[in-house]
Amino acid sequence: MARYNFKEAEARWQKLWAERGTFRVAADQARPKYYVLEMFPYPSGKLHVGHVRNYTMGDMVARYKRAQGFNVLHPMGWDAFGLPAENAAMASKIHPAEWTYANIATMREQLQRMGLSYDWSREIATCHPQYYRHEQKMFLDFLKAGLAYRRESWVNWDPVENTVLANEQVIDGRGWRSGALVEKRLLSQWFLRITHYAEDLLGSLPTLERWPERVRVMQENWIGRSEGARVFFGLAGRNDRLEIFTTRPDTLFGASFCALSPNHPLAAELAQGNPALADFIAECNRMGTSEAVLETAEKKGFDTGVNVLHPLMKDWSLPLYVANFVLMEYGTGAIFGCPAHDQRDLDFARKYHLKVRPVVLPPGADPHSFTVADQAYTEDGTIINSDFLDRLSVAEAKRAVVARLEALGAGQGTVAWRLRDWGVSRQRYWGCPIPVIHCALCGIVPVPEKDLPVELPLDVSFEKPGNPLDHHPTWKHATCPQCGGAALRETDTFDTFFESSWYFDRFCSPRSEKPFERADVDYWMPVDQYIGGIEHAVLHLLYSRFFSRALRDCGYLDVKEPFAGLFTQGMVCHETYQDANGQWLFPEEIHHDAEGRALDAQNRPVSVGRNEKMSKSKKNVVGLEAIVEGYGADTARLYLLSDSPPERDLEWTDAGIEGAWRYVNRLHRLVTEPPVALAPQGALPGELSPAAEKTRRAIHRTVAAVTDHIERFRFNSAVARIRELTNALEGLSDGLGAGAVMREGIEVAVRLIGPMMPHLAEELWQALGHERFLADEPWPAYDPALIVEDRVTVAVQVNGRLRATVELPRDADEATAEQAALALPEVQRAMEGKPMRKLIYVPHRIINVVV
RNA sequence: GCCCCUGUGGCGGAAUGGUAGACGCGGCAGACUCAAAAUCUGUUGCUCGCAAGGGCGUGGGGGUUCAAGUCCCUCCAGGGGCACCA
Repeated sequence: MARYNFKEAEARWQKLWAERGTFRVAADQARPKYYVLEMFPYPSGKLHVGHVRNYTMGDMVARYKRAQGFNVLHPMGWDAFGLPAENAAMASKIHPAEWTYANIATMREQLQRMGLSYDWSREIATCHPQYYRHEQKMFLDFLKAGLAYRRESWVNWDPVENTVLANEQVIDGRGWRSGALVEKRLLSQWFLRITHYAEDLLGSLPTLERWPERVRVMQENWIGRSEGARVFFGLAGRNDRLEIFTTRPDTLFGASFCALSPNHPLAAELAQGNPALADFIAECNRMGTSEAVLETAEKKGFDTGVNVLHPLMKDWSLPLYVANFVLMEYGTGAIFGCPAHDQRDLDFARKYHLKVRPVVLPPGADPHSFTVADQAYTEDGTIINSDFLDRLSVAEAKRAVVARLEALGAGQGTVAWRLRDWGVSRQRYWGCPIPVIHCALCGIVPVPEKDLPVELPLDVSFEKPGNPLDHHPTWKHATCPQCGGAALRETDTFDTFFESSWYFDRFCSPRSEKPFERADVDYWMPVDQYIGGIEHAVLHLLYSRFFSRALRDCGYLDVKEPFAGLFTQGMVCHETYQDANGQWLFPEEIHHDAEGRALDAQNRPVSVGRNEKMSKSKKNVVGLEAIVEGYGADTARLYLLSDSPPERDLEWTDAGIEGAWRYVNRLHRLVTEPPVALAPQGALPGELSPAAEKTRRAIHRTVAAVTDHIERFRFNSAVARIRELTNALEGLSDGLGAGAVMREGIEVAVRLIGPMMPHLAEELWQALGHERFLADEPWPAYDPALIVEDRVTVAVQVNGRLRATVELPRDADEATAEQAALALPEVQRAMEGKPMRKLIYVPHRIINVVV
């Protein structure tokens, strides 16, 4: 028996697809388009099987849609700017560009060996000046449109590395690499005004019908719309006033204090004459902003000695604190505290011995005896102790108090957002330079468009900590485009999420001198099916939605929502292994003894940890090369698609890949050595034996079921249906019409498996005598008449318990069904001689005899 | 604390409110083989029974229904997201 030579076959078909340009596409108004995109990878080194699951799913969809007649755009590229390249430069003295391009070459080769149907002529790398020059232009347009601006902001500053860290890069208050205590620092940073679109980004979420619900919910929470009020408190002894934000204006009569953020301008002003306050503020700023720090930090306040005046009650004044838990970035950076109805305010009030005055009475509680001890009451109720609000509900009181505040000029109803503008400045080298020049005379001057791109210099040194662009001897020295005097370039670069916010547009016309050709984007966008990890539920997916809106407002395109359909796939996991010293071991360093215990190379016992996402640090990765060498790309693809539902995590096991490998060979054998001699191509099935007839129906049912499963992203179920079909074909023996049915069944199986195992499918398609590539064949159709059975097996229940089954004509009426059911001995026995009270008959499904 | 998801054989998982466990992995028995691997055939939820045939079964408890893995309430467990957001 000739085994399937996957190595030879996979290489050959990959070459043929490439030579014929099978997957090269161009916009074609006459044909319906379909844009399939997988989130492009960061070129970190090598691919492991976890990466490939994502691409296999995309390829599945792309090839399926192609067979359905769509003009399919399926591109691939590289999210090529980023910090790991700089770390490699520092560790191995290799230039980030060299490191990045070498990784791209390796990973492209790996992807090509998977037989993915990409249009490689559209490949892009975001670190290339031909790519990033366009986003420099976009940035200048954003500046003009007021969508980009520069302001001072508080950031996480690593004093050893001399750079800003993202919140994610601060672990337990320390820099993730340096281990230094992170400080808060006020720095001038560039921001993109994503908050300008907050309302629309939130309001459009319901239109994203083909997005997972939970991603929409996460974005909704992230944008965080809160209705409330701004309220103005007078400042005793001063002419100005304090503006606070609250969602509970109904509890204004329960106020005990007001509190400022340590970063509030008024706090800074008061600190000037108050060294103790200045010390307190400095202490607050030394604290990191990471979650872990916040969790353990004690709520602290500092009484400024200033009193604020209640806006609704004459002669009622409250103490003004500076408190470490009040955020400058949310609302107005100042709050009023109502301890009875807010837990945090209550804790604060107890600590500083402030009044706790209930103003919301829980339903059924006694107004004379109700008090708040250590649990704030935050539910609905009836307003008390609140002057004109008494006896109103919370909702009514909110409306009434806002109306009164507005009438008095002491406040107004407003909406607060959790969403903050996107800080895009990074003190890094390997990123897109921000195209502005700082002139001592003219201030900030945009680089003129004719001078774009501002290219990254390649001759940089990583010897000194901090940003190499800053240390470069010449690069940052420029002439001011306005006055012609000496000036300095901006040495910060963009956050790398900038690049990934529009790459899907660039794929539409990747070689254009413009960011993209309008006609191409109009044709291809939006992405019909986007596939990627849930980890981007907010970041990348929200930034891209923002970018599309910003580009639209700057006249670049018309698309508002870039991704019409989104699928978030599960991760690939593997067991973890640690030796006695706690060192992680690679799966290939492990073997098992007769009792199934895991041992290392020296036969020492190894502790087996839980299944986790494949990651380099825990070494629980399965390299792609070994799998493709040992089993072939198709086997890996089949396993990745068949073992778990796509949205769920998949556990990689040796037994699993072995099982897929067995099926590859089994299918190859079925086609090359069928149990029944195949009828010639195109022979119509004539008269059929009952077995052949039954098989033929199964073939058509399989086409219907597999098509439906693929449409619904049920790839594991689609594979199961195909296996069922080939099982049936293996069992078909010679008989009237068997050869014709065998050919039909085998050809259908090969065509259905095409998007999953494209090399094997092409190979078998050719072996079946076809000249055309399977990749160019349409998706199989089924005969609706053949998927309906003449006779159906119906379950028969007595009192809801299954007792027997009975075969009935498809359209049997209730009387026939009743007669057949009652004739069954199992039914008679179960009825125990009692008379039938009722009969439920659901045609094709069930008969339930109720006694 | 709030929100979301998940819970089905030894394992991954199927199942428009209508025959629970498709398909696969693993196990067991057999065929082939000098032997093994590979391959093939049969079998495989638990349980009582020689058998025929029963009983029990989708995390626990309750409910709706002729009928519940599926719908409702409640509890438990695991996973994820959000959180000094006023």
